[in-house]
Amino acid sequence: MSISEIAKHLNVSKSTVSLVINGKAEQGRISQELAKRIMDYVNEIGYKPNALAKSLATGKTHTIGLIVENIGDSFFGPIALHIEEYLRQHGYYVLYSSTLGEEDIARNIVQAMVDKQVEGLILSPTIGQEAQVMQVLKNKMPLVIFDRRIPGVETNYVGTDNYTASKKAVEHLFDSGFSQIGMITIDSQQPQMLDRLRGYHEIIAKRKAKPQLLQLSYTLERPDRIQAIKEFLQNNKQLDALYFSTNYLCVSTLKAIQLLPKAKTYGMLAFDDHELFELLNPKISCIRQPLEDIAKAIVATLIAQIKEPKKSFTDQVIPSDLIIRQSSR
Amino acid sequence: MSISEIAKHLNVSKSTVSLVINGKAEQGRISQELAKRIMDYVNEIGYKPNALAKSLATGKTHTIGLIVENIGDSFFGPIALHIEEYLRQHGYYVLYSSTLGEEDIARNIVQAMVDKQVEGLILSPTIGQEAQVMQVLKNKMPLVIFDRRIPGVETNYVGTDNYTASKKAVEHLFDSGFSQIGMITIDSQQPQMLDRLRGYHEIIAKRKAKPQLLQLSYTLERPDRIQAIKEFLQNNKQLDALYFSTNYLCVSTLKAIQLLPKAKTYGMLAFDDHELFELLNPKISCIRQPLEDIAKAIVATLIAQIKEPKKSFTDQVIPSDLIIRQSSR
DNA sequence: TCTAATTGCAAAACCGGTTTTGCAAAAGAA
DNA sequence: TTCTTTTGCAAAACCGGTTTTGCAATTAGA
Repeated sequence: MSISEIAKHLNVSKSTVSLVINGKAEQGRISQELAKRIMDYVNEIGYKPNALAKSLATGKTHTIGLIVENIGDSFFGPIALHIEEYLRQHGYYVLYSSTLGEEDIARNIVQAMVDKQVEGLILSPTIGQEAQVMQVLKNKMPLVIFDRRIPGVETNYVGTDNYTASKKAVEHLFDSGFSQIGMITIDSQQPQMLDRLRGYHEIIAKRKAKPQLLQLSYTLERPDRIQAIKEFLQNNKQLDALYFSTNYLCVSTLKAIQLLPKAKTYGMLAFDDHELFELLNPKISCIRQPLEDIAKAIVATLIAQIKEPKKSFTDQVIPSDLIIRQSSR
Repeated sequence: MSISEIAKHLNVSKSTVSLVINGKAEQGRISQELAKRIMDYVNEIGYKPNALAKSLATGKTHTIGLIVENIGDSFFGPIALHIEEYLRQHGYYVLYSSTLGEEDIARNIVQAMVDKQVEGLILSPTIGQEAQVMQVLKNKMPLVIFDRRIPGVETNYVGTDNYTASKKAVEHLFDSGFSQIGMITIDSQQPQMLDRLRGYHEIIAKRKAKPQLLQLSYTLERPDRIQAIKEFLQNNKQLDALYFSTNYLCVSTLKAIQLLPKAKTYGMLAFDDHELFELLNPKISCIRQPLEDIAKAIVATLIAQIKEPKKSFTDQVIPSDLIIRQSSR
């Protein structure tokens, strides 16, 4: 049922129907009786306007694009939930996609969302999206980047201080009495990963220790990852503590440790919390990013920019907490 | 840049531009040279058509609505990822929302997605959506319900056999030597929950045991839930095994057990797997729904219905595996 | 050489709305 | 009573595309 059909049925013009439906009867000088007659019929047949046509006419889609690396992930999933809730409070819907860290998927998705006239974008970018993001910015599309920056591109950004948090984490392991502290990370060139790595190296150097690093390919399947970690542990028996750049690397390592011929306990600390960390024995400490605060900051920044296209960008670094769970040995 | 502006710039009609851009130069009998001239200019300025206008004209949005209970959840998150991947392979985008199990949110979301002309809906419904879903069906919108059925409404459905799986699970606990088997669940009227409960009662009766049930409100915050479970355990010291209708109830219980004044080990078995179950000591068995298979079936069903509006619905019950992790005591 | 068919594109209609403009009839002012 | 406002709504233009139709110019056919 279209507005034209309604108009025809009631023998009025569609402009009249449109005005009445949108509560602009007054301003369109439509008489009360006619307005009532129209509303009655509209309610009777349960008419709902075609949102596409409406968006085309008004230029408003009430939709925000949300692009994360992996919606099934224990970091992005919950953050997506919070973002969605805050956006809903502002009357926006979410068009989402996962990039799986792949450049071409990411680019296609951004393009598709821009084409679909989203009113803003929330993006956790991959490597190689610089040019596209600059293009998006040039077109004045409201945009917030989160979790990782795009080096050399100035945008709104919300994330945590990976470098500082990483330093605190490694310091804590030293302070807990460990001395042979290895780091397990992925060989990604993403800034947040590089920052975490830099923090590790810095403290290792400060304590005059030797860096012991396992860098795994992001594309490695889980079983291969576990195998690689297992070998790393077996070839580096001197290790007494491990620092992980992500929580899932820690989970994989726990699995790898199970597979070791003889059990061994490590001091462990991971970037990003995980439900299981407090349920293990010994518990596992972590750096916890305040997901709700991050989501709130992202949405607030985006809405602000939509309402009033800004001249300058905001760069918000939300501190993470070091959650200390295990006692020093 | 619109297609009209391009046409004006090149002194041609916009119909010509449209035909060329969409590779219909042949069928529109546009000369090669003109087609090339148009394509060159289009590429030069990097024109991308407005997807809204295109959708309005063609009636195709290439968008599917995905409505889950909670995208941050360890069941819905990963399943959403898989659904998204399969849909991408078919050229569809995803508009998603979480209902948080709330009726009015769910209804608004479905309405919004229908208004936005999604080409199909994938829905994990809440209680009270019957009428709306029937309305959606009457409008011939392709639809797949998953995880839980809507009693009395015939639709496409993909889910697991909650009743049978539940029976197998409780049987397994008995067979492992436990005799005082409690069940912890939420007091939801959702069919999948009722089926799980029914399976428990059936086996308990068959073994001539006494049902021992804790039904928690879905709206309970996590700390309160943990507290309630703790009290339940303290008031029912005879319990030696626990069966959980969802994995997060098991996780909450693990937390509650930590808080008990003196440690106790239970036989435990949960509906839905969780990363941590195989990392604990003792490990926790579970019923594992095959997420990828479920996602694949959902998408296949939906695509089939889009391509060829069916007369009849398919009801697919995908068996779950009982993953036995702990050894019998 | 005259008519018929084909070529090449412009123009128009349409998708389903919103918003501005215009105009006849009624009401008010002089 | 005549001119000016105001009222109440229809008509038209627009959003940015797609697709069908129509028509002049060229080519082919006889």
